[in-house]
Amino acid sequence: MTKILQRNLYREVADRIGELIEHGELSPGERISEKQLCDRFGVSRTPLREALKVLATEGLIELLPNRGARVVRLTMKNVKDTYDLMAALEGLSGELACQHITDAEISAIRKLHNTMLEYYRTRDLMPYFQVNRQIHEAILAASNNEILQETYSNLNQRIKRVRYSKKMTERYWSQAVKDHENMMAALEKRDGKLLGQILRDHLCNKIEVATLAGVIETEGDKQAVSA
Amino acid sequence: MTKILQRNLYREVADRIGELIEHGELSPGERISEKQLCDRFGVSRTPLREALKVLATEGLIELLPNRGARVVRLTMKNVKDTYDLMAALEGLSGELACQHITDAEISAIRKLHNTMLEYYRTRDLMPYFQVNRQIHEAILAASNNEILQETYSNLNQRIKRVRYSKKMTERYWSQAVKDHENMMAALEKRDGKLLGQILRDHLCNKIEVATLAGVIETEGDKQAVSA
DNA sequence: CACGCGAATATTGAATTCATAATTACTTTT
DNA sequence: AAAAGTAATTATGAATTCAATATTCGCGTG
Repeated sequence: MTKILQRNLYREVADRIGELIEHGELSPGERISEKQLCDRFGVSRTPLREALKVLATEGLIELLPNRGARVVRLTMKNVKDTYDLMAALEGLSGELACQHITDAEISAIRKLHNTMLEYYRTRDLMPYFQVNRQIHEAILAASNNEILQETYSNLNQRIKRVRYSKKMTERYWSQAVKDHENMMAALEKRDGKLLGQILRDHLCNKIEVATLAGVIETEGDKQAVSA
Repeated sequence: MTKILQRNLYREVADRIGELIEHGELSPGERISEKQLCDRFGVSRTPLREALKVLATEGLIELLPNRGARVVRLTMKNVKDTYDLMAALEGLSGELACQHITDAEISAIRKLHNTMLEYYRTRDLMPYFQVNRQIHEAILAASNNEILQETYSNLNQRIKRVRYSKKMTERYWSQAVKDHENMMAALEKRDGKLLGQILRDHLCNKIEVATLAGVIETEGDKQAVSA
């Protein structure tokens, strides 16, 4: 059931540019020089420009007519709005997952859950995040709704670059773990309404927004653009 | 606050092709000939191919490597999944709208609502749909979440071509109107939770799905593609 | 007559070229 | 010397050209 991934040059280039943005090698607001990237990737302008257009529709960059491309500048509101949306999508994924999920899938998630608890016990932040992420992805996958997954993935792409730079206060963290306990319970009861509600309210989102204040648009003001 | 709409050639072409798909002048599964469209629009292949790439990322067409483009074939599941998603987004829009909406905006929606009731009384289907749509769009706009609106709009694009061909049974219709009464009440109380819930459950979505059975993929099998 | 092979044709993928708009540098004027 | 206007340069937008991959058609063979 794995999709045939088409490897067009433009798609390759788009992904590479996406990585550059994610890793901060292209700063928000920074002008993207076509020639420079052509040299870097060793391709002509045609596939590169196609990639830019695709990235623009994906919301990672913006195209100014006759004036080139710029990495989208994430504002606080921007990110918050995206989180609100993603929370709603996760809520839906929970509801749907309960309708479709198999016992095997549930026990796989239970295993992840237990692993995560262990990382919480030892306060091992990075692996905790990793497994946490896997749990949410597993639920999303169990929703059996491709367009939902696709949409979620796109939104995640947009904010990736600011998403993995957060700190956890003990208080928030313990609450997040409690949320996950409730999630597991709801999932094992296949109570979609409840799981959806928990996921929508899951404070992971709110935490992240709260701790983002410092990350957004303070660096990389090389090319200030008055909106 | 109106955005500067950039009129690049590729964007223009993409919109035009989108219209062709919406109006059924390009059938689902039908192969899209680059040359043919170039002649039709009077542009060279460069902007046309850029447009195709954009439309592919927007989910309207699919690109087969070295084998051209095809209009995406909407399956029943496909459409149902999209409706599920849109319902969730509308739910969110309701919650957010209640937080931000002004009295003026509410009374504007109230006006639309009353107009709609009038069309219901006279069983005037098309104008009813029109105003109905305006109401939902007004709530969406009041959500004050651009990415939400953008995402919703994209999903709507994908299923537009099958969306406006539905019949209303009296029973469904009266229920839909009742839903709208409850929506107005929740909105005027600014009860976000409630409005969100109503919008998520609003049977408009379910009706549409139910009545779509006949529309999906029965015609236009000119170029059957075995998935 | 069906099937398979191979040349001819057409179509897509990508690079190059040409045209046009924006930016920069320079000159001129006040 | 500062500002404005103009020429030179650079970058973007779009068409054309070249290359590689499919598709079609005709032929021969079983």
